[in-house]
Amino acid sequence: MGRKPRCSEDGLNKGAWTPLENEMLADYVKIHGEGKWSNIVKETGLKRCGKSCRLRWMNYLRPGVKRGNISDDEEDLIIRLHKLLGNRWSLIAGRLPGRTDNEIKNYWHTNIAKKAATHSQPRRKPRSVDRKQVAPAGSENGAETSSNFKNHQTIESQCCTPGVAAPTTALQENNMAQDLAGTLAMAPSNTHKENGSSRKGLASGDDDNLSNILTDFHYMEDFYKILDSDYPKLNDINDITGTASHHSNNTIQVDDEDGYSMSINGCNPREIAEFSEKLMEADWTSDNCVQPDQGFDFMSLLSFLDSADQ
DNA sequence: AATAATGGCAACCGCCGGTTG
DNA sequence: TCAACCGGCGGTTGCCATTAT
Repeated sequence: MGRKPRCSEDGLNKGAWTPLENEMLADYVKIHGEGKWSNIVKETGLKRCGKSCRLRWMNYLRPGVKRGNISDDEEDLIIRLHKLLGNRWSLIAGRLPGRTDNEIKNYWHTNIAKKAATHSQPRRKPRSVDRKQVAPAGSENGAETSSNFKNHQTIESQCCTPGVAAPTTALQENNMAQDLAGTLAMAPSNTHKENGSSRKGLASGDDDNLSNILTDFHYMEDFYKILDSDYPKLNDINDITGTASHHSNNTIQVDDEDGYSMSINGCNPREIAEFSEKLMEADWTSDNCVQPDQGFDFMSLLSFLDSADQ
């Protein structure tokens, strides 16, 4: 756009942050809250550009940021989300509490992508202890343990989004992912703030059949509902073969055969139950939606979404 | 023990869309 | 309407620790 970079001004520090700089930034955010990054330089004398401050805060100083020790469950989720979303790290990170897009991106490039390149299974070996396992300043280190993450995920959901299905097999996921990636790449930008769908690096959507369908914004909004919904929930629903029970305060508890327990807060229990039933009834594992050699049947998914909405 | 190669990750860079005056 | 600014994103770089030779 022809604008000169704002972080190239003279007198601004670059490189690793010092403890003092961290403290100044943390103090500023404590008082003024997030945002207004460009004011930090003026108001605190911190010799960092606003952009750099935001990055430092988001990836390191922000309370609740988890660093290192990505669990197997988190890795599985990353893999599945990446299949679905491609290199949309911020979206993926949004489904992993406490994880940042930068960390997931780094983790992907240093671990998962390598495994994929060597045709190994996406099950990683236990990771050696991160040499930089230092809790960030101001962090309460409220990171969930791996077992907590697996055995009891409590999902605060402001809005339940019925009508979401997850594919079942790796092959199906892969096909669906490719089509979804193409779908998202062509999405109208005004329907979803976070999608950044026209960005570089997204899979290109070159499927003519899809492109016709995708001109209908209604369908696109359905997909954005999927993305806006709580992915861990969707991810788990796919695996639910056990029982569900309702509790007070709009909380639904779901236990699968392996003892996997998930509770969903803030949702209408009946909505969840009905949606789960529809998911169970829908034959997503059969070939009515995904053809190994034909790719994902977009219309089938849309039909399914419609039926679930009703 | 010294050096080279590799890995991990924090931080930078450039681009983009949204907002504002 | 438009230019400038801002926040956010994904890609890439470069530093430093670790491992291999």
